[in-house]
Amino acid sequence: MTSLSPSDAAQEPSATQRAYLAIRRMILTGELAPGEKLKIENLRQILDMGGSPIREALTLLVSDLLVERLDQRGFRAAEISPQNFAEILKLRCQLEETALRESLGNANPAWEDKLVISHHRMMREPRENVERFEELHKTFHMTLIEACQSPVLLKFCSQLYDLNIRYRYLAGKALNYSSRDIGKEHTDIMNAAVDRDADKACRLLLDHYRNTGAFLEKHFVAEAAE
Amino acid sequence: MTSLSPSDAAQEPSATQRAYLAIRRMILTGELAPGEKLKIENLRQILDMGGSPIREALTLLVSDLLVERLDQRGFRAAEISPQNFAEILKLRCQLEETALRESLGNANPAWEDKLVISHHRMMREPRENVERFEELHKTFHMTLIEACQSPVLLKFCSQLYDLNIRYRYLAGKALNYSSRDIGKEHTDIMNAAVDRDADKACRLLLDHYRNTGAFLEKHFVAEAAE
DNA sequence: GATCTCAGGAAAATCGATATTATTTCCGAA
DNA sequence: TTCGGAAATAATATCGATTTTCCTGAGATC
Repeated sequence: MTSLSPSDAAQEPSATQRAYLAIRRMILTGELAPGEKLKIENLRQILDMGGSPIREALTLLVSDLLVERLDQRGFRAAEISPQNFAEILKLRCQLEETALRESLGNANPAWEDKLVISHHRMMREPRENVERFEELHKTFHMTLIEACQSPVLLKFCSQLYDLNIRYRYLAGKALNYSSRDIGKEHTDIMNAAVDRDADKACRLLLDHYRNTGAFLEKHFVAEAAE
Repeated sequence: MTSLSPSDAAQEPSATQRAYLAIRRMILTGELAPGEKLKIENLRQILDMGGSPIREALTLLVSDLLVERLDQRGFRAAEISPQNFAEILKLRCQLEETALRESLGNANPAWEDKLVISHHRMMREPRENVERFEELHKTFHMTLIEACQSPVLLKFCSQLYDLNIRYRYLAGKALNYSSRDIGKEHTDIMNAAVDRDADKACRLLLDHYRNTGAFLEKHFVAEAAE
């Protein structure tokens, strides 16, 4: 090991990684619309790099279910549908309940500290910084289940989280959760987790998801009727 | 639509697809050992194609959890471990139970026909044709849960199936199931499914998986002690 | 008038070469 | 002898160009 400057983890990310994160962000936020054709040439110009990293990034996104590959006709952003949304919500509830129970079973002080910190950071972040907030929000939810000792399960949960958040972005600014206190919901979940009260934590977590789900679904119906 | 020759689905697959299937097969069967470095140049020569399709295939396999990507040091076949094996078994049992119950709930005559056919084909295939048999075996198990109306869940189950079968191949020819009648187990599962008896079908299916799991685990322990 | 066929153009897939980045080897100094 | 470091080597990551494939629309045929 040679130079240990204060921020040594700050090594230049690969082009593939940059492309992956950029395209993923664009799909999640809706900047690239569902079903939209993703032309290599376009993305090349936007991201200013060769075709290979773009293709590789798109290939990665295919297995995240955010991009669909059409035989030899390139890629497109994955389609959305009420069925798909319902499916994701359902699977998420089932998998996260499992993960949360196991996580609480294996919980240790280091994990607890990490959870409290992630909660704190999320609560402090102004909701206006939407993307930054969503990042911290995901970190909080993933930390909750992180101690479950099952990397594959965590991977599935992470994927499902992203698929779900995409619908939240797409529902868009119209969203107003005025009738709910999201902050309190998170705090209650954290407290139940810290108390190692698995039943309560699961109940709160699933309500949290299902309420948001019902909210979004209502939004879709309203939109479809316009 | 133009020419509908008897075998019209026989269009030339893309290089990427060929590479994907070939490398996947080599990893599943153990031809490429766990942890082994996967050098682009080697694979290029074996598969006789350029580097791009190889990279793309490897990228696809990363998200199947069959290949690991190391920062900027290329790819290697995923490692194996008893923990990983146990995790896969556990997740598989949970997800397939869910899927099977929903599948039986949505079952219709067309699905039932398909199930019977897939069972028949599997039973007819000589066990000597290992790879062909395994293909039919997977088809049978996937058909069981296919009516569950949840593409994401099916994808997860398919991935977990492949991860599991890899361990079966690795345990290798040493396997002898003499104390069990695998054929009968499959037939019983199918019959319970045809009867729409979800409880029974799930019980039999999970026993089927867990028995095989216990068998393999025993094998690993024996191997580690050598 | 409708369908079919065949260019022409656009895009994707793939290749070969180059630039980057890790790893190994070898040499000199402590 | 051992440690460190610099050059040599090997492999990856990326690019630009070529080949292949698909899509479009104009003209011909039924």
